[in-house]
Amino acid sequence: QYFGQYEQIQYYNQENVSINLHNRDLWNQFHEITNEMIVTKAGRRMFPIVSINIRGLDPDKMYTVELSFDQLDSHRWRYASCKWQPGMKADQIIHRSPYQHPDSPNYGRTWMKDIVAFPKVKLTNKIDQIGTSQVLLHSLHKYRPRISIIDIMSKTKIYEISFDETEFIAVTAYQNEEVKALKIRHNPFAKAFLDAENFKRETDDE
Amino acid sequence: QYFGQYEQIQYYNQENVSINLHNRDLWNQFHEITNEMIVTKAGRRMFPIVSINIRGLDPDKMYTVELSFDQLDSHRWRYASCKWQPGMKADQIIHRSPYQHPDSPNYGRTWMKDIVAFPKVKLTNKIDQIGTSQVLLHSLHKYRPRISIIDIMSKTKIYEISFDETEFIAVTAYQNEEVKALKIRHNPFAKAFLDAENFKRETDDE
DNA sequence: GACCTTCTCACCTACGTGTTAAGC
DNA sequence: TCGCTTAACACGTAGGTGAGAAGG
Repeated sequence: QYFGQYEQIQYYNQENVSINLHNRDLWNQFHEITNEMIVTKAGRRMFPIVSINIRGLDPDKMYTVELSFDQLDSHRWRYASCKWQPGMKADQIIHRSPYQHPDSPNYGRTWMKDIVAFPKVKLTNKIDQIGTSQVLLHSLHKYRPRISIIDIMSKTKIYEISFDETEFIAVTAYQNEEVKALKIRHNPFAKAFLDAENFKRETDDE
Repeated sequence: QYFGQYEQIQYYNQENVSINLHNRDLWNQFHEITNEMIVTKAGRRMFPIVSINIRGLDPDKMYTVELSFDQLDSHRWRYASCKWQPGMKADQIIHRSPYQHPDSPNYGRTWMKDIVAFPKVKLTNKIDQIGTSQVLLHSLHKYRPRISIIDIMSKTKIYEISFDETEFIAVTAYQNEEVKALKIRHNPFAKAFLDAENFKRETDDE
């Protein structure tokens, strides 16, 4: 059980492994205004997508790459007066098995060949709808995704990392209009709302 | 290089492995009238989908499951007088690396848990468009898919099987109207043509 | 002409978005 | 009322079909 602020984490780094976050600029835009991620009963994808470069693995060894979500503090958060504010005591921390990247397990060679992305992980707030792609989170709590690499022969975690930029608050509906606008502007699946959003920006500018 | 008729094959069966074909009734309907599969430049999916049950693997060992395509004879086939007939000498046999199931490599436990299906393998007739999901075939030649299981530790093939029902002739356009009708009736992606097909059946019945 | 291949198209499946109104 | 959650919806992305015309 972990609480409090932390920087990037690196454990057991016996193999000079390094992980690099992609789309760092985009993640930063969301982070600056406090990112929000929708959670639903059926599960909702994350946007931006967590995607990384991995280096320094043994090409011939096999690894599993996992995504888990650290609850960052002991507060339930509320959006009031156009700001996210820490509120009452948090719900109990959820301990569930992490989301395994669907290509797991696989060779170091394969993981290092291309970008490793997690587009299909789904965030849910209902315990009764957990499939292999669903991750259970509490709404209105703050989380940060953590990427772990496991050596499947020794069954040990050889590397972990977590990026400040990927921090977010789980919500059932967006609270901050700026977050909503950024999602619409960059997520191709939200293109249906792009015209309305652009029109709103223009009239706001006047 | 293999020619001639054969029954189901089982090699190296040290682990009492068995593979069971799904949708056997549907495959048989196509086989009875000689099945055809479309090949295109970009690659076309197979229908029906090759899907199987696997039993008898070591749950904790890791395996790769592959699909390859045996050219069944030395003829180029032609559809004339409403029948497929063996024609002139075949094109040169293609030797390429098999299509690996996208879940490969994985634990015996994982392979045995659910149906293992190959919905995404794509048949192509152009060598310049080969990706990891494409398989190169000669149009108007007869093929039968072969499923292989490889123990990745010993790097040996521990089991192979091939089903008569899954035999087909590669084509760039359907030749037999009955094959076309069966595909439309059972493939959900062809539902757009179902009404026209049903109308044709009714008028043919009169 | 006969046979085979290629390309564009309308029409589907499948599902990822925020919107909105209703529910609690 | 207020704050939060849910479900139906319209509108996208992404891509799998055979039809039919054009090309070789």
